[in-house]
Amino acid sequence: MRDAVREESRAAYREAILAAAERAFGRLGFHDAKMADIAAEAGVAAGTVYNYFKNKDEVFASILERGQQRIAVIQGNHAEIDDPIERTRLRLRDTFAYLEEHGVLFGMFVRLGGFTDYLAKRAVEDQCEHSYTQGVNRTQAVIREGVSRGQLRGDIPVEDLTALLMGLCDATMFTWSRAGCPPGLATRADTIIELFLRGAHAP
Amino acid sequence: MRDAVREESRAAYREAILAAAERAFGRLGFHDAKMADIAAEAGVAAGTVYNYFKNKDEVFASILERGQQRIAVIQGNHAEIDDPIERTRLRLRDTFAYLEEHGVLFGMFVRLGGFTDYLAKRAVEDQCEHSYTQGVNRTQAVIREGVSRGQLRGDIPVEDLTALLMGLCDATMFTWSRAGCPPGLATRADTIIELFLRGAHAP
Amino acid sequence: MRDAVREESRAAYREAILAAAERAFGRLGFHDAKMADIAAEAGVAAGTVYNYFKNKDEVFASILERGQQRIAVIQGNHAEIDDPIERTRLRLRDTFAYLEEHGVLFGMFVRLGGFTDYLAKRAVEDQCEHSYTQGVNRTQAVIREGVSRGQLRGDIPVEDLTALLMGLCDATMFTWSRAGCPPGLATRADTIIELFLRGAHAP
Amino acid sequence: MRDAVREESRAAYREAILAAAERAFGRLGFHDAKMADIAAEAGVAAGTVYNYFKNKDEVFASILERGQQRIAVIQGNHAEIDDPIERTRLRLRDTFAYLEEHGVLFGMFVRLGGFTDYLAKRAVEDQCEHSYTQGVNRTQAVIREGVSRGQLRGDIPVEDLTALLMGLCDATMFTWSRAGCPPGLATRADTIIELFLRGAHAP
DNA sequence: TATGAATGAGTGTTCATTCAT
DNA sequence: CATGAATGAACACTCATTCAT
Repeated sequence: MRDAVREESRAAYREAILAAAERAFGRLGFHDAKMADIAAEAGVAAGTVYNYFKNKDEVFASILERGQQRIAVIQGNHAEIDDPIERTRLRLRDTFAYLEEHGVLFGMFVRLGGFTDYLAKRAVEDQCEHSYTQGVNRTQAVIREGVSRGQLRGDIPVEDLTALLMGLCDATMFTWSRAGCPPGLATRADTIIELFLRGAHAP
Repeated sequence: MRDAVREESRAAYREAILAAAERAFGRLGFHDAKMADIAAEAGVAAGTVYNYFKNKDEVFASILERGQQRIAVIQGNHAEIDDPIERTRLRLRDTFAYLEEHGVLFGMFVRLGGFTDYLAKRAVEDQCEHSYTQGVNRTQAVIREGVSRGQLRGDIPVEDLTALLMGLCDATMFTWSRAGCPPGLATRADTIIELFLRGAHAP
Repeated sequence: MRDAVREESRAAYREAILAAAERAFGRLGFHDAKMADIAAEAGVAAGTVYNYFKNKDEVFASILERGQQRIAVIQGNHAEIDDPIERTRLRLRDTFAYLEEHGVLFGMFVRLGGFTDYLAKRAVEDQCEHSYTQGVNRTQAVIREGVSRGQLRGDIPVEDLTALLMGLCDATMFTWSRAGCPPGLATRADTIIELFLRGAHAP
Repeated sequence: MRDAVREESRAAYREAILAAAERAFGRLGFHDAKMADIAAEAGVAAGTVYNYFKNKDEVFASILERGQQRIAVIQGNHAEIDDPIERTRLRLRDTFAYLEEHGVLFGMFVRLGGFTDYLAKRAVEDQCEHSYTQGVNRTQAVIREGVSRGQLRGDIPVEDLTALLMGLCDATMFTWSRAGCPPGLATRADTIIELFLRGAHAP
């Protein structure tokens, strides 16, 4: 019983620090967010962070991991919908809604590019790759489903269609992130699906 | 005469340092690329860099400025082509070819997101904004041309079509940059145009 | 309670660093005394100094401030003595005794001349000016008192007499500082007063 | 003949650099006056300074040496005056007039205190000591002359009278230097002599 | 010999991390 | 465990000095 309380307390501290770090990293970037900033944002002392995370890199990696887990869960939503395109549209809305609350997460993900070499030695990279590959596979599966149902063009490699859809999503998020994460991201889901399906060509 | 030689030498040094910095920043990111790395990559002493640039920020800003100027020039290529879509395809190829040679440039551009607050006070941000806005305007103009010629759908706001095309480009570059800038970017230009025009919908 | 201990510890560290800096600056001068020297002299790590002072300038300014405060206190001693000349003699002895313990302080004060331009922008200069002006005013007051009591010549402007007395003090300290701050400064107070009163002229 | 011209040119360069260095050191102090400042002030390139002086310390030492030589010459003026006090008054006027033109020199001399250890290894210190000792000896000789002629008090050690006179001079120069070397120093010579002779005591 | 750019050792300062309380 | 101060390695930048032209 004592342990349970203690465990809960630990979890609360850990979560508070992660949330604070997410804000700090999102606002300042990895290098410019100091451990002191994170601790202050979380309302704890600097040393306390080290009782929950080995070092700064691990704090960063934990944020990403948490975000990817949450998004992975979202990608399992609406499994009851039969139409793959409709299912995708709904999942996209949910994903965008989540990102809108944790806007900074995507910014950090983007900036990870800069850490490719730096973080390669650490576990972060693998984790990201895994998450990214998972996303590609999930999308390819949906597109195959659409092609086999005759909803999507069969004259183009599935890989290219996958890249198109993911690219539209990435680009939308990218642009939104560059614009400072303004409200309204979730409403872009429909436009993305529409453009993905119809293209820009005049009929 | 003496001065002419000296002037030429200065230009060569400056260029060598910029090229070295582009590689170093691209490989390591802004913070992890140390001035010593840049100098070593350029084959000069650390102090020499400071004979050409006031500080690290200025080196970074100069790289971006140079890249944006080059791309702006490319965006003026093929002005003799009448068909706006064909013209865009060719410009896209040229741009991608340039980026392929200077792959890191886009990576740095992407990562700039992380510097929004940091570099806002410095001139970099303005410069980027200006460059980005210029790109948007150029693209919108081309799309309006396509709509008025009946080549592109008129039932969708020009802004959305612009976002679609730029988004496809951004996403392609983004994905390519994340993949470590492998050869072959230029060949993606045709696919982008094709998908932009036709969409993914089965006929 | 915990806080009280901590507070006391902080004060002790601060004082140890100031004393170490006083010795280092006194021995080497402002520029040649490195932060590492000061830290080593204080027996702490280099970074620790920055937990107590913003930067090197502030360490320097703090030493001066502390010295001026102590001397200002001394100038209030012996207020119960009625005879202004006798009062001044005693205060002079106390001041010299203090300087003898903190010999370097005067050296630093002298060398401040070299920082006139450099430190003008910072608060140091004002502080010194204020301290100097205070000293002039205090001395003038004493001299006026002596003149009105008929103890001092009335045929010479008070300003000149002030300059004479302060000049004798300055010169004594100056010479002593140049000689390497040997013991015995305090014993010079009586000679100064004697010469101030009688001059060198044969009777 | 060629050599003579060359020699003259060398001397002119050397003098221009010394004069520039005197201004720069006087304005900024030893450390804050950069070799580049000195060169710029002299209107030559940085490297040129090294064709005339081994290094920065030697530039500094040369200025002092030059100043001390000039003052030593002045101390030989008015040898035809019989009255030692009158002779001293005139020499003091001349010295002050010289310093007024080269105000910074004294400032540098004062600040030398800060270099005691630093410059001890180099020749500067010896040179200064020699110059200072010479000054003391000259002054003592004059005072002995005055005592033996019955012009000065015999009841006080010659050393103390020497310290008084030199101290008054030092203090006057010191105060003047701290005040930024304003015009009017030469006029203080008479006051110094008057106070030296009569003291401040009411008759 | 004048030039001015290259050099690289040296320093103030920062900050992730450790540790005594 | 929380705390917050101590630590010291690391780095951007300076500038006296050297050297090719």
